[in-house]
Amino acid sequence: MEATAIMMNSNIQLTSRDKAVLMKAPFLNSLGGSSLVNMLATMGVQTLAARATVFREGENAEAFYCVLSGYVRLYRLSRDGREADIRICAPGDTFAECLLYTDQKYPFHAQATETCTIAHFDLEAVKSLAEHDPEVARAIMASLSRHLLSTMECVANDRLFTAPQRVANYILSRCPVDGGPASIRLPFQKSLLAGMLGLAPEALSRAFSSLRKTGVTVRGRMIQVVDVQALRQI
Amino acid sequence: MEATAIMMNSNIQLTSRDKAVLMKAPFLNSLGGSSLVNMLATMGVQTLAARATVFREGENAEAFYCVLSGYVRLYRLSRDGREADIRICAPGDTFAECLLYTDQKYPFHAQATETCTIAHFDLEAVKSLAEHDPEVARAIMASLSRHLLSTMECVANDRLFTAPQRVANYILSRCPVDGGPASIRLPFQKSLLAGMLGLAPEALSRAFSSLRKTGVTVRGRMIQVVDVQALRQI
DNA sequence: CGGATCCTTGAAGATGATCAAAGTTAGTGG
DNA sequence: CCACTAACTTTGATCATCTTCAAGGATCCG
Repeated sequence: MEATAIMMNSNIQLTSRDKAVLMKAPFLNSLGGSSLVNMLATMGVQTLAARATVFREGENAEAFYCVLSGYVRLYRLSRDGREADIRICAPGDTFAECLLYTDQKYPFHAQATETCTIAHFDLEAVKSLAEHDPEVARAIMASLSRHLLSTMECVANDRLFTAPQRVANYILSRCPVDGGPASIRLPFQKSLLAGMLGLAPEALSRAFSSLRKTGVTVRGRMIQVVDVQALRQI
Repeated sequence: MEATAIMMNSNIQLTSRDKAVLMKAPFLNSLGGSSLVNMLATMGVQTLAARATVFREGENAEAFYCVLSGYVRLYRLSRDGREADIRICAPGDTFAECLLYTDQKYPFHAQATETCTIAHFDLEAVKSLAEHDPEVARAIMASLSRHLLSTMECVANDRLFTAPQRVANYILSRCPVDGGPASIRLPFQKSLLAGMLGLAPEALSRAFSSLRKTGVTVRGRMIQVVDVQALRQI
């Protein structure tokens, strides 16, 4: 496919796994033909070491991003140096595309939580693409809608549920089955999950132990659930 | 203007104040010519009594909305009946436009907090408008971006700041001046502000009294600030 | 003027943050 | 492959914050 050719030319470092993630990303997989080719033409790829900064709050926004491998953490700092995570971006997720039509400064920090490969798209270039290509505009609207919905869900979860309930929700959201026993593996460190749920690491740890009586066993990154239905009652 | 003509024909009940709000709404004020005419052609207007429901979580989504007068509350319910506000929509705000490209069910409840006039836009109609009209697509992207940014800000605020700090932030955001004394009037009930900040009404009340020592005086809906700069240090 | 709603205040309890220290895991280099 | 270090996680103890429940005041609107 033409798109693949362009992509490989300008970005030798893309592994085949990264390419697969990129093409399956919700933001791109609805695009085809010239829309896809044009989007990929504005794209660059970069690799980040663990804890590396993607951008800082207040910097001029020049690009939005798509995670190809690893996890990127979006967070804010308070004046006294405390951090609050806003979103954890998994492979396939885009972030900062909300700056296309608004601010010209990044409104939060973005940091690689481990070794990461991320694609960047020039904001100006995509903006003018979107003006002329309804398919691109559609993809952006879909992506923004999805993020808005999940962020509103996050507000509601923070305000309605306690720590054990939020942890249970998270486990359930990653359980492949509807009932009976299940076993999942955390894709990242527990401290990252804690931040994602708006908790201190200690609070996450205590939430896990309070879930033991509901049949949740944690060993390292493995989580075993005796009965998924029972967990839903929390 | 043509647009005004269409609007008035199909919606006799629009007051001139409502019309002004509508045309200044961020979602519409970037539109002109046929884009505006087409948008307004898909629009209807309705008046709601205090506490009336706009839609319920789980209902089929057929329209998104723009508030013309009054305030609309978006909220979620937990299984035990507790409510958590997600957003308070002021005149000029749109809501539920995030359903254009995603779910077909409303993911939260929407309720008029007082007598309200709201405009509704058919989701399907606007969706096909956006496909053909880059100006409409652009307006939708801008609106979604704005809401996503403010919702992320809300998550960060909830996680970083205490009740008095959030109240101080709110006051500062509505202060017309940068320093010295200021006086503002709440546009709605305190219980609504409490929910907006993720607090119980009692917690808001206590936050106000704890701000007294920082020069904040509250009498009914009037808030007086002795020194705006001092409030910023909270 | 009167009833309903809204707001404030008090007291008690739940929840989660913070700090400190011990225990685990994982990664590195010999 | 093992040992060792650094990073991460758990646990305990304490504290701040906010919620809940209850009751008394204030305010608003008919």
